Amino acid sequence: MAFTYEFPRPSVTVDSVVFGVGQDAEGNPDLQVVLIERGLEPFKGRLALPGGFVEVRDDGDRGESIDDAAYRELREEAGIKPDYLEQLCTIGDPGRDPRGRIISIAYMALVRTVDHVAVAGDDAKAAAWHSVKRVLATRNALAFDHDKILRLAYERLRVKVRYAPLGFNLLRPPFSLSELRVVYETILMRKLDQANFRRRILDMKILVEVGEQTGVPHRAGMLYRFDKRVYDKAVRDGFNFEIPQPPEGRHP
Amino acid sequence: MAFTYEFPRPSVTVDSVVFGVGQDAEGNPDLQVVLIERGLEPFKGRLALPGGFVEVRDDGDRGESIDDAAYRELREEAGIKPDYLEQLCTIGDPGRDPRGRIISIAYMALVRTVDHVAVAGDDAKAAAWHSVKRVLATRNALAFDHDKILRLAYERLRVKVRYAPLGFNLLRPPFSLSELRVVYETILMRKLDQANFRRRILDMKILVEVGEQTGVPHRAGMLYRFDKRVYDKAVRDGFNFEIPQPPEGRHP
DNA sequence: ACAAAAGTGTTACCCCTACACCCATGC
DNA sequence: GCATGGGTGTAGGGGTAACACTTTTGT
Repeated sequence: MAFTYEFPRPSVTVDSVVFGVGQDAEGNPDLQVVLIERGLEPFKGRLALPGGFVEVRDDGDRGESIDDAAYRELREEAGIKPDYLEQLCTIGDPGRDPRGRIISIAYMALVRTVDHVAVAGDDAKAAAWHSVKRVLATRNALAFDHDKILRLAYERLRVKVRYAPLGFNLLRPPFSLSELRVVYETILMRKLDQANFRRRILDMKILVEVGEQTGVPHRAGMLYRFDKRVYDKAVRDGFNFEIPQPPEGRHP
Repeated sequence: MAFTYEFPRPSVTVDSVVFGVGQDAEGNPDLQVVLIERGLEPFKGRLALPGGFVEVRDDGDRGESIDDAAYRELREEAGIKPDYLEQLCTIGDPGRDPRGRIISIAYMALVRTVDHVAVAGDDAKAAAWHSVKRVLATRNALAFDHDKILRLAYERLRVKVRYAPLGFNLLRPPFSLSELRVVYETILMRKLDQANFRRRILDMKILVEVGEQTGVPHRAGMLYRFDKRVYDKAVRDGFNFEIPQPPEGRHP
């Protein structure tokens, strides 16, 4: 089977940066990303973002949407169903892939690591969680221009988590405010004042109480879940989600 | 000449939303967008965003980058060299284009209308400025899914102009603070307090004085230009550009 | 003189950071 | 009792929205 066109055409792929908050070797919370080990050339054996070619058909049914392609590849390559998926950017420099002209649409996805402790592809590709900090600290850790994409995704996450309710896609409800705060501290890589974080989140009135902690070696705290309905209504009424910028350069 | 592949491939296009601040029929400042009248089917005669196919080659030189394609199409279709170009999103639903599977990469561009009073394509396509408000108020004003893209672009502009120095790409230096304020008022579609806007912008220290107004029927004001060097340095030092959100729902 | 925009000053208020402090629970 | 995190209170300070006011120029 072959497909012939009047003008040359590029291949189009999707690649996804899947973030989760897990734990590092010492048990500290750690921002992590799902990477696969490439089974084929080019970059065979190297780490890369999960992804693959967008399915195109030339008949009446013309194939899947780009979002669907991202979902499908995540399922096939890493067994992941993301809770949140957002388009990041499209990269298409000639020469970014040795196989030819390949345009890649990058996505950022968020998952609850607890739901995806084991991630694994079905075609002999090993998929696993890796520390974002570690990967970003390594020069050319990833195949193709995936380092660049990861860097961009992390930057986007770090900025956007402050003004959009992304954090809730990283923990399983019900959660305590401390668990939520730890997610934010992990992403923002700085400490947040417990009392003020608490007030700020609760004042938004976008969480609903769903019970109390039990068996904890301290006063039991309230457990919550994020209510998207309430959030959307609040947004329509002019509400703006916001976690403030750190005061940073202070000399007390 | 024909090009044959093992698997079917999509066509890839770029489409650009070019914004400018011009004047409406009554001489009031008006946010405008460049649209072309399509000369070919499908949607012949309808208004559409300027754009076209990304050039791909199969030989050693594999063609242009996506950004380059956006620049080239703007030049060819509307004679425009944008001062600012930013990738918006990529749309690729099967069925969005009756000609087949076409994936489109959308861009947002900003220009100084005074530099592009006459916009015109070279291949018999009429390119012209249109009121964004008017176009958005019309159902299916544009071909394909370009209404959706325009809406997305305007939303992005409205949000981003508050936290990034985009406004300066819409007026020719030197400009007065009033001219700058009018640009912001036009995009945000609300009045800004003159005194506070002035202080806020000047406190940023990202403008440099380049003379004074002359021949104006009121006290001459200072003229400025935006200094990207100074801005970049300020950003590195932790500075954040920001035009505040309107207090909106107040009952004084 | 008048209009119109430039530019400066001021105040009252809101917010919110930083910190202190009490509460409840398991060990 | 003690450690740990949950949860509440508050004083002080910074920022700024709103508005008044003065200045300068052309007609």
